[in-house]
Amino acid sequence: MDQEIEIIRPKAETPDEILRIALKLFTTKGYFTTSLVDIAEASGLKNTSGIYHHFKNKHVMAAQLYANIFDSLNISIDDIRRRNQKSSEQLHGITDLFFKLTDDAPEVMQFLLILKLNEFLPEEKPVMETAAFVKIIKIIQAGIKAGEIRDIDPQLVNAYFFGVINHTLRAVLTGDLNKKADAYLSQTWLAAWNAIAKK
Amino acid sequence: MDQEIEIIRPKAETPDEILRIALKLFTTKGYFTTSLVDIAEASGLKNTSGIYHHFKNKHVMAAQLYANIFDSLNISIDDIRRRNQKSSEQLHGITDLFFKLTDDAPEVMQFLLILKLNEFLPEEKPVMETAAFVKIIKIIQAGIKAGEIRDIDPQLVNAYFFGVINHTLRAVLTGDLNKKADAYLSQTWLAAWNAIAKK
DNA sequence: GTCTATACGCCGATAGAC
DNA sequence: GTCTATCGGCGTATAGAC
Repeated sequence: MDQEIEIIRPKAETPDEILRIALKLFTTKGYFTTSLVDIAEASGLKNTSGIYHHFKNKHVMAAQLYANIFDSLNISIDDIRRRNQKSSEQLHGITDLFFKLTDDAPEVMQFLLILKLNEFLPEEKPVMETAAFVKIIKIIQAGIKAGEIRDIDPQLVNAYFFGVINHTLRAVLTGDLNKKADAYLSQTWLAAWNAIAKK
Repeated sequence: MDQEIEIIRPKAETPDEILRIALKLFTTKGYFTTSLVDIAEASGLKNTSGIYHHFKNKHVMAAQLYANIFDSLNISIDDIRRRNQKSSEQLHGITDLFFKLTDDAPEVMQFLLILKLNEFLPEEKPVMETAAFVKIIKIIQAGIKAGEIRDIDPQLVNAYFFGVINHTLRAVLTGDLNKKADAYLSQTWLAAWNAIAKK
């Protein structure tokens, strides 16, 4: 049986690992304040050259992170829509996902909620035009049609619902709220849903 | 003979005007993607040298904007607290202020809501520790004590209330909502207040 | 595919004439 | 206090040895 050898200072050899490290730095320090030297060092490399073997340039790294994160979010939302019928259930599923991501992959939620993406990825679609978020608006429209959700501008519904959800998660990510996101899940879901539910 | 072309752009001669232009650029393009050359050009100057006569460096410009904006917000909140007794009235006053600022001084709200301040002003207090926002938490605590607001973590109340308010204003600022903020004021206040009011 | 070394451009910042 | 001119440094990116 082959035994896996633990390396004490693990080199980030695969592109995926380097990308993960870059995401971490982008979300904590910011894109522009993170140099390729920072990424190289954090990856256990002595230079930036190694990075250029995997990625054409710094900007491409960010674009790949953008694609990965929004693609996987899109897939998750497809999955949630398939498994649930009612808009309320689908939104609940998305809420669960966001809270889980905040605890398990905070960098991903930082990327989605806090980074000013159009500053360093001006050519990418604004968040609300991505497939994932277009589907969220569709869920809201269906909920309005079905009489579950108040009949107001879907974008306004979105602002109320995800205003509550995202601002809470943001507070967890910044430390203003000091428990795990999961501790606030049920009451926050209720607050968000009540803000948009037809009484 | 070449025709003399009148340059329309008025010269920004006072420090305040230059600072206003810098704010505009920082909020639209981003701090790091705005060069001093950009600021100089937008101010009708031929070089960056003129800017250095008024400000020690680029960073100081941002720091001054930070100070101005949070100071004046703090003063406004003092004023609102003085004029109103109940927490609900005080929060309503702050809501009015935020909506008004969004329509009348969108750069200021962009600065407050959208910019990632700690990326280029790491030495300044995080938003929630500024005098203005500490006072908002105090208002919330008073509202809980008075029985107006649900008895949960004040930071959570803050997340629910300003989640609704800020996310709505953010949508106005990005164009996802296409009317003036004022058009959404009354219903958004209700949604935000209902999310935290004791029933 | 990781290293050394280096090129190169942009931008922040300064000096000094007027 | 605005201009011309220029400097220095950082950060991205490349060339080429091993």
